[in-house]
Amino acid sequence: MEERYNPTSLERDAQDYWGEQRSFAARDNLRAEKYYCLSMFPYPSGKLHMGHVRNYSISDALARYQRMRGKNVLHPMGWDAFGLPAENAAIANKTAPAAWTYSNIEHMREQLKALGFSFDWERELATCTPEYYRWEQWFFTRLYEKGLVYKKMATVNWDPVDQTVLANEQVIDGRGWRSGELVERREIPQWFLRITAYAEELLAGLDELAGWPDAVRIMQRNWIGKSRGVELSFGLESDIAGFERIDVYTTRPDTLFGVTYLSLAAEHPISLELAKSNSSLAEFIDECRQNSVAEADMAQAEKRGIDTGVRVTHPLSGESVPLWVANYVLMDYGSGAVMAVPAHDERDYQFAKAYDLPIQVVICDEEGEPADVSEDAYTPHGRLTNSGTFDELPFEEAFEAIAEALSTKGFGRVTTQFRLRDWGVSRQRYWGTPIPMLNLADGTEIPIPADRLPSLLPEDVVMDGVASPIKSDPTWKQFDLNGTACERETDTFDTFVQSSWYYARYTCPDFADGMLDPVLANYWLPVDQYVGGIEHAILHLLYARFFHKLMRDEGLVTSNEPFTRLLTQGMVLKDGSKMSKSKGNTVDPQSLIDSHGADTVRLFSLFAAPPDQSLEWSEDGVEGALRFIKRVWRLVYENHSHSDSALDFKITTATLDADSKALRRKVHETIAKVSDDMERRQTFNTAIAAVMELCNELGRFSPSDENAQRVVREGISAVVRMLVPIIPHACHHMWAAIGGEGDATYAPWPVVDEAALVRDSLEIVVQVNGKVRARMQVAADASKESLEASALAQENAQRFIEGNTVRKVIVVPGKLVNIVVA
RNA sequence: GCCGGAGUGGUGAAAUUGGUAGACACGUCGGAUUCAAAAUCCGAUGCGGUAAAACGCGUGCCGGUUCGAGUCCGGCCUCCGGUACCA
Repeated sequence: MEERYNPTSLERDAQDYWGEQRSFAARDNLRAEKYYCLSMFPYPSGKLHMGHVRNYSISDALARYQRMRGKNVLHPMGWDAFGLPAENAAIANKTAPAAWTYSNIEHMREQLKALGFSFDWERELATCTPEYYRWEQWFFTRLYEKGLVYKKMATVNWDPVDQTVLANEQVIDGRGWRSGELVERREIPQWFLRITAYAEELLAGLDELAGWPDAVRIMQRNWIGKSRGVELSFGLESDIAGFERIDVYTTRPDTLFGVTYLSLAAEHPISLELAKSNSSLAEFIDECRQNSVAEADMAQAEKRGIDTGVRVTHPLSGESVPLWVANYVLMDYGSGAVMAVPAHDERDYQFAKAYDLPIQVVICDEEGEPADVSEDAYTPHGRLTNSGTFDELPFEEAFEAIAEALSTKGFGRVTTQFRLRDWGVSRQRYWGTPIPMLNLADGTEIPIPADRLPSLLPEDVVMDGVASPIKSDPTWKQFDLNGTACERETDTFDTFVQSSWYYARYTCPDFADGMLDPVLANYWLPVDQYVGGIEHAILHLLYARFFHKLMRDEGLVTSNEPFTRLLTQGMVLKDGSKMSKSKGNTVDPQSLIDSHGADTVRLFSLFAAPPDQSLEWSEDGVEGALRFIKRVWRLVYENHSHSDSALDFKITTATLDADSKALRRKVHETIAKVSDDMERRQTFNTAIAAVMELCNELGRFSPSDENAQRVVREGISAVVRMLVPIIPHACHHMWAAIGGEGDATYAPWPVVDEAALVRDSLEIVVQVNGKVRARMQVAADASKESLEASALAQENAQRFIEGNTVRKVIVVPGKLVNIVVA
């Protein structure tokens, strides 16, 4: 062991050793206890950023911890390689997206290796390779056969200048990011996966995901949005284009008598029909075409509408109410029409106020009076009023009675609805998995036969910034199906399709006979621990859960859920805002590795904040991390001796003096805390703080004899092993220096000696009326009565008791005594 | 807008089940070492108050429950994530 801590050379040595030994190769040994630790794979954008470093420092700490616990660990890495940025870079740099992507992968792989992450590189995969996406294509054709795939019209952002579909991100203030032209909504045919068929199971499954953060489960539950309501119809007073009635859905049938108008979506067939003979309506619908497709924009846009002049009949009261078209009603949601109850719905209230529509109160407040809606809508439940024979009924009874009345008249029924919509997977882009479908001359489509897969994406292309190369190439789409000429689909899959099953492919990345090797997939799956950004709480994690169930129903896996435990890491901030290129506040991990070493970067990113919260970048904090490693290094250097054993210290506990005994208690308390922090709590920041405390005590301690010196050696051995998951390079060398045998990667995690934890006395706080007034040292087994007596006897406690009466005394053993006086 | 999360010293944070607020670290100040500096080591460090104590105040804001609230409940404010074509 060198006296000087020199990260550059020692980290290279350790990495060379791991590479030669294949230290991180997962074994397909079906009898071993497995631990599958997965971090979300990166998009190969070019360079690693701090978010990646944080993500993989966390999963690496967990993977390495479990190896030391004796598990057969799978910790793979790969590339989410399809996506929009490659096309943009290709246009800007005049290179093909494939070439750009592969060269980024090369560079980022080297960066990950330089950080010493214990990935099993023998299982690396990239989603843009035919070996990967061919199985995705095959799976899609299977889903098609099962009726889980269908085609329908759906809205996209259309740039009228570039003649291209834009992602929501490419629309800035309603204009195309390149053309600057106002973007239009346009309806085009697209492929959908029937995720709604699994809505019930995706919802129910959340209850069993005990290893997921509550926040994620709640968000998914709300996203799926199961509700019980009533589907009912209002009669049109005159027949329009064959429509006699308008269907709406409501979760508040109790407010039915408060309906003062109906609103239709601009794209509703009735709206379009009426517009033919109503030029101001036609103009309004045209304006609505410039509304953003994004939900956040729509929900915050000014609510506008127009009276169609047509009237509809209330199904129970028989009253006639006006029919409006409004920009806040979504065609993709429910039936594209809503009943408006301004008195008891916030949005309808604002709309009614803006257009001077009547507001009819039908719910009573807590006092039993008709609710006051002079300022605001009244949305809580309450007894009914102004509702004919339903007056006085509370919510539940009113719900059932009104549903029953509608059902009797044939105007409605109770239904369950989901907010979740089917997953549109078509993208009008080049750099993605070609959708494996064929368009026939008669306008129908069929899947590409399995023996003709993969449908290969050409990689040597030129991007002109307008059309996708496979759309503009006249030959690519031509396909000969047993002598019948037909055309390939030129749309590609949403990149979320690739990221929905990559975790399963890691179990058998080279399997050529199918999507998954059933034996290996079912040995390794489900993933024991998944680690990734909180921004994926809904879409990615829901789609992956959906795909897992699809694969199960295809007979590929046997488990119901893909990820047993989930850790959602927070973002990396600098000066209070997210690190990003556009803000110019990025820190390059590479230059930090070069100047301070990988261990320092890893230590800082685990120590500076708990993993699920945002992490504030600090240059000084990085220096502090380096300083700590140097301190540990020196502590080990000053105490090491190759002749010692790193696991057997031969301490005679009976003859230890008080200080050595206290130090040994500290060692074992720390092992207990760090083990709990690593495994149950997953709070690496507090684990590291505890090791720092122990190091401070070990450094201060001067052993009085050889027996006491052994306690120090025991402590140092524990420190080195507890730090292996955090700073593996330094520990690789320190482990050898203290006489550790073999690869520190597989050194046994230290074990707590329960006997060392025993205390004979402890400090108890004495409070008077909840304020700390004294502290006392008491025997660990002191009775409640004796604690109370000694507390009352404390001089400073007496000062606050004097002149008052003791009302009661609360004794919390091991913690405090609270004397309540008045 | 809606759904979810966060807010604690000068800074990052800790307090695990309602029980000592501020562990650990950074920074700052003082000291040791040094010709000097860097590095390293030792000490102090929530704010007010005191010679030192005592003591008072203090976990975004307002209110509540409790012997006791950073933690639980109600109402706000600010920031962050998601909002279905960024990944």
